[in-house]
Amino acid sequence: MRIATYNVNGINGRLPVLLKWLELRKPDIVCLQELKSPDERFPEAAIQAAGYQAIWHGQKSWNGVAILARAALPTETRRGLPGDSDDLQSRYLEAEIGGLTIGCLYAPNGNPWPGPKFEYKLAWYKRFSAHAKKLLAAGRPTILAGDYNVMPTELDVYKPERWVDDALFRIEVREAYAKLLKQGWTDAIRTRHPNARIYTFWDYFRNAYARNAGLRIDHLLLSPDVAPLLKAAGVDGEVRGWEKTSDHAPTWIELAPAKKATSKKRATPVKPAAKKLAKR
DNA sequence: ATGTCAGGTCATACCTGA
Repeated sequence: MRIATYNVNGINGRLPVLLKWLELRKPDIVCLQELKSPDERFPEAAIQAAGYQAIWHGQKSWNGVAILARAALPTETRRGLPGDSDDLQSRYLEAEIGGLTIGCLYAPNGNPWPGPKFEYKLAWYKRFSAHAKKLLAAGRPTILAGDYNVMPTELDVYKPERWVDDALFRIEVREAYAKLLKQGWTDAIRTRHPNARIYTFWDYFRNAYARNAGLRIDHLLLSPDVAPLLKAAGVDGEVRGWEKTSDHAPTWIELAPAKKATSKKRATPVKPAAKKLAKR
């Protein structure tokens, strides 16, 4: 099972690129960010024709998130983060799909630092973390996928010293992300590739993609019961080189099918007993 | 500091956000 996150940077402007990638990789579940489209202009027919059912939370001009699933309708469980009824920005959508809880997020950019946009980013991360903690407490297999707008460590930036005062790399935001992971989430890409320089975003400026001057800011976080199912993780970097493409590349994980809870319960007490017998 | 996109408008030239 393949699950991907992709900041499309305008779903209508990038629709040919999105459809080409869906056809090429056929992911089972896709989280999209930066739709830049109001709800009524979401290209539902084209997405359906590509074999996906979708739910979306749009907004005029900016932001916007969607969840796509192949041959299954995502059951919406949440629209928007709790904790601030005045927040009108479309940055979070959550659904149940085949026993998995999928949270699709688009964290605020937060630039320029310092300023009100940066403060909004920190406040958003607090609300997001509080919600993530509740999801862990609920004990269901969960994946939080999206554009986190943070490079977690220096390994995730082509030139860290240039980014220290940028809202994507400010220590406050890196700490917020680290604190989130400490709840018990697994950063799928970094876990599968502990030492590799892997980027998910390349600026449109300064020929960044050709120079591989990139950032790793799109992440898939796995709850403790999903993490053992992780088989592979990667970035479809070549998509960033296509015509009229987003500045992000699709980022994905491959999961093994979940084992039934009943067989797991039966297996655990048997194994240690068998080992003890073998020792004696 | 520079630079490139997309969306939107007191629109065909500029503004914002990223």
